[in-house]
Amino acid sequence: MPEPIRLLLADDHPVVRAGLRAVLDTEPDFAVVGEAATAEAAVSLAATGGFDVVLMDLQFGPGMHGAQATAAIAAVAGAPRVLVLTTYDTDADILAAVEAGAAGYLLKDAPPEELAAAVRTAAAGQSALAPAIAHRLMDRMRAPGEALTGRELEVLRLVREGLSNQEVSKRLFLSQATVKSHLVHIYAKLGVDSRTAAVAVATARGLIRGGAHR
Amino acid sequence: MPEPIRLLLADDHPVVRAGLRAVLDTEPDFAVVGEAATAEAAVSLAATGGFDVVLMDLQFGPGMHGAQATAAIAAVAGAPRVLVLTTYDTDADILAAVEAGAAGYLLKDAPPEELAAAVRTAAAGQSALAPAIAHRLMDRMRAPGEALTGRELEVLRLVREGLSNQEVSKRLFLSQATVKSHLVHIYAKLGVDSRTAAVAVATARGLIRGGAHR
DNA sequence: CCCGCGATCAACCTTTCGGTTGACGGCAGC
DNA sequence: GCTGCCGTCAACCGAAAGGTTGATCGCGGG
Repeated sequence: MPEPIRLLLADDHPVVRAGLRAVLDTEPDFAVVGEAATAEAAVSLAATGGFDVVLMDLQFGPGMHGAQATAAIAAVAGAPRVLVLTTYDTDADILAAVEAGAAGYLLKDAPPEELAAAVRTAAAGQSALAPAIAHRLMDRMRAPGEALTGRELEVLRLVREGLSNQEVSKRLFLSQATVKSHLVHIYAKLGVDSRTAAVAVATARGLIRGGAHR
Repeated sequence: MPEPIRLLLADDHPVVRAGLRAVLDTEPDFAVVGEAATAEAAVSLAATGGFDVVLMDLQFGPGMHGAQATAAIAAVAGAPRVLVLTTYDTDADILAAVEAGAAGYLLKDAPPEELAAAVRTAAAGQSALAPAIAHRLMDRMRAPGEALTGRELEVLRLVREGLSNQEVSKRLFLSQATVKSHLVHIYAKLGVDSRTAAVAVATARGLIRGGAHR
């Protein structure tokens, strides 16, 4: 093996970094040559060169998000390929990663072989999506009618904050009738029949941003 | 060191198990002698004996929850000590773990030294709480009026999933009157006046776990 | 040009939810 | 043994939310 694939691990959990190193460093054609505990550190390190593939977590503590870091790294010509490796598979996360220029999207519960295969695929310049993720993207393409309009999302976000119909109407300078009208359409598209259920489904699908991170 | 501390790792992520093994097996007085990818497997393995401390994740995929497994293991006399090791520090998770009989509660972003120290503390028969967790429990003690009871959290979690009062009552084998009663108390404690607002506030404060579950 | 659709609003009705009051058994602490 | 607190339930009422029909306006595409 003349030229091993040089890897940078970006994850805020020391245990996960150790696990990735343990799993990947045993592969003869891989070489873990760097670690970053924050998204900012990952961007800085990646800019120095010397990496072929970055394994990027999405959730870091405070500060930069993994998707932002992915975009920052991928923006540079000749930059390493970024492979997003996260715990969750919400639509919002997947979409953000893909738009940021990620070469792949993997879940942390993936078996080691799948992980290694994805790294090789990314290193070869191709896209590597986990089967479950690919399936999710296909679903989105196939069902455009279920997508919420901009106004509906706006209403739903306020509902998520716990506002009543009247409060939403005031906030958006609408009548309550209009708010109810939007909600009825939202319920139909999401297949639910209450505001709380709509928030739950929309959050689960990643249609609206998740809540508080500390 | 005549008798190393024998560890059982219970986590559904292969990467995390590998990471824990890498971090802990290097300690001279530790010996990782078992792994479990599901909560059920952890309970079975623990019952066979031969372990001093179980490192238990809370979130497994489908099937048994880590807290249930913790309770099952801790119920047996002479059973190993269970150290809960999870990503989240919500009140609901902490409460469930402590009530299940966990010897400690750690976060996965803890540095390896802290992790090792907690394992030794647990093996010695003492309680090991991460500083952030201890602080949270102190808060609960100090302001008992504002803290939600176990039953109230249970109701609130179902409300978060979008269930109506009637659905919650069926799920918990209660009357709707009782569900409403719990909700009224929850509203008073959180300072809100609707189920949606309660979910929003509780999520923001970390009383219930946010985000998607698949 | 007209059709569809998003956005807006009104009137009406039914169901659910929120709020109150009151009650009972159990259990821990004083 | 009494006092709280938790958990359970009932009856009642007003308010909010859900559901339906129907209507207007503006805009972009066939």
